[in-house]
Amino acid sequence: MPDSSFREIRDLALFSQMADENFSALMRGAYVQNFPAQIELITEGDPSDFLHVVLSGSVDLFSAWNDRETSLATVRPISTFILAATIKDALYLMSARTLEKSRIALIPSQDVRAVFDIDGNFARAIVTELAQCYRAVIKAQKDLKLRTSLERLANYLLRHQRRAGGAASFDLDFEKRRLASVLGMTAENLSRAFKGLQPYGLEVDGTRITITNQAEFERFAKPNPLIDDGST
Amino acid sequence: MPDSSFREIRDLALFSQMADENFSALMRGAYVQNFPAQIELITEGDPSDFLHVVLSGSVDLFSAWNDRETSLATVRPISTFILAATIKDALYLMSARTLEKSRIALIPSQDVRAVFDIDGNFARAIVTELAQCYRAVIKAQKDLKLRTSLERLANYLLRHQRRAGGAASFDLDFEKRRLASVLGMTAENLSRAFKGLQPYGLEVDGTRITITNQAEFERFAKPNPLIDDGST
DNA sequence: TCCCACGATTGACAATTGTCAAGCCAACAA
DNA sequence: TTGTTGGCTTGACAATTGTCAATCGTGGGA
Repeated sequence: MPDSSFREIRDLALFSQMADENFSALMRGAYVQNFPAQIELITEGDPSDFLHVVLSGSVDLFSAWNDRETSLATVRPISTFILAATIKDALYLMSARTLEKSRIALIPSQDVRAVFDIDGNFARAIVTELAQCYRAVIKAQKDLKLRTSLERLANYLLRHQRRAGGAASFDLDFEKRRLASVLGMTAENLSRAFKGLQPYGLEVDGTRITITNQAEFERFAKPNPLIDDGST
Repeated sequence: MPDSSFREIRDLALFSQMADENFSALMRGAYVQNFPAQIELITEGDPSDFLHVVLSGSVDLFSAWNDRETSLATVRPISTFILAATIKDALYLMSARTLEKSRIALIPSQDVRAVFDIDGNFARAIVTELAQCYRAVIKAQKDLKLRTSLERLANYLLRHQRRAGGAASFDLDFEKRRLASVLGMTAENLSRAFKGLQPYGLEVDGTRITITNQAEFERFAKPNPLIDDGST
């Protein structure tokens, strides 16, 4: 593995506090690979052989059942995914595919578990990471059960606006059909939802979004830190 | 705290491997309290002062937004809740209320965090618990996004049947309006969903459920270990 | 340049789900 | 017993969401 990738991973909160020798042990079995877009990296139901770290590009986590499919999350650099399956030595609950050309580090799960058993700092870092992930899913669950599709879209746009810097105009970061899946609706309905938000101060031109009336838009969306804040 | 409660908590996977002195330190600040039914134990948005352990009775975790409310999980003995908030020293994402008369142990969150920092075994046990919780929510998310309400009910009944021992007849363990909320639908719709399942081999008499045609019922429900298995 | 592919959009329609109001029924207290 | 309460059920209706088919528009390849 090249030194630069090594450095990037080491700087992740998950790995930054662990002992040097343990980090080295982890990296010995690890390797970095470049994947083209639309490659299925893991398949739900498979045993979790590797902890994955997205170094560049982006990865879609999704799941299928009975001919239906839904997108559960998007992983962007630099962060890991399927940590829980790795720790529990359990089957993947989700599949993962690259959304674009991506560079991904693969760390053998058994190494992660072995180091986890002997390095308290690593174990503590994993706790923090898992607690964060857990709370993120709970928020998603509340979003899904407490809001209509129109409200979910409105709050998604507000969250995305903040991530993008807070300006009134910003661009969507992925295609609408996947956004629809993330928000738990069909692409057709998303299209209508965008129109349904126009009376509350929204303009849409392709992937370009403009919130023309921030106050009115927020009055409709009713964003809530206990659902929409990413960090807490 | 009485010795018996002490013992019960010590036997939890979360606490069984930690050092004696650290467990004692945790228990020194802890106390056990009896609550009547329908008492709100914690409120979402409040700081997480205590890690809660349900020793007897049962607790409903729920959340509200914009005059809507939804039930996210039920906690039964012996297990903890709001572990993630405690660890992260963050605000509660959910409220909790007793469903019946319940005995609950309260362990100060700052003690948990302090011991977590010095006891590797405790930290590792927390990881396992959190990973388990995380995967449970992911499964709930898949259930919600991939299935119709009829399918969710059918699979819930199959899961409950297994928990109850596997017999064709069994009783629901809580009231239907709460079941409806857990399944993400209204009480009225749940009522219709029960009727809608009759053609697939279901009989309902009050809280008494009988699956008269197991094979046909499962053919409709299409249970999947990656959504419906509790342990993995 | 033209053509094709693909995602986005739209309309028409169906299915699902929620809302409201009324009625039913069992548990419980006076 | 009677009356009351609260949860459950039912019907009628409305709103939301999904499905299918057709169309639009853009960008890439021949």
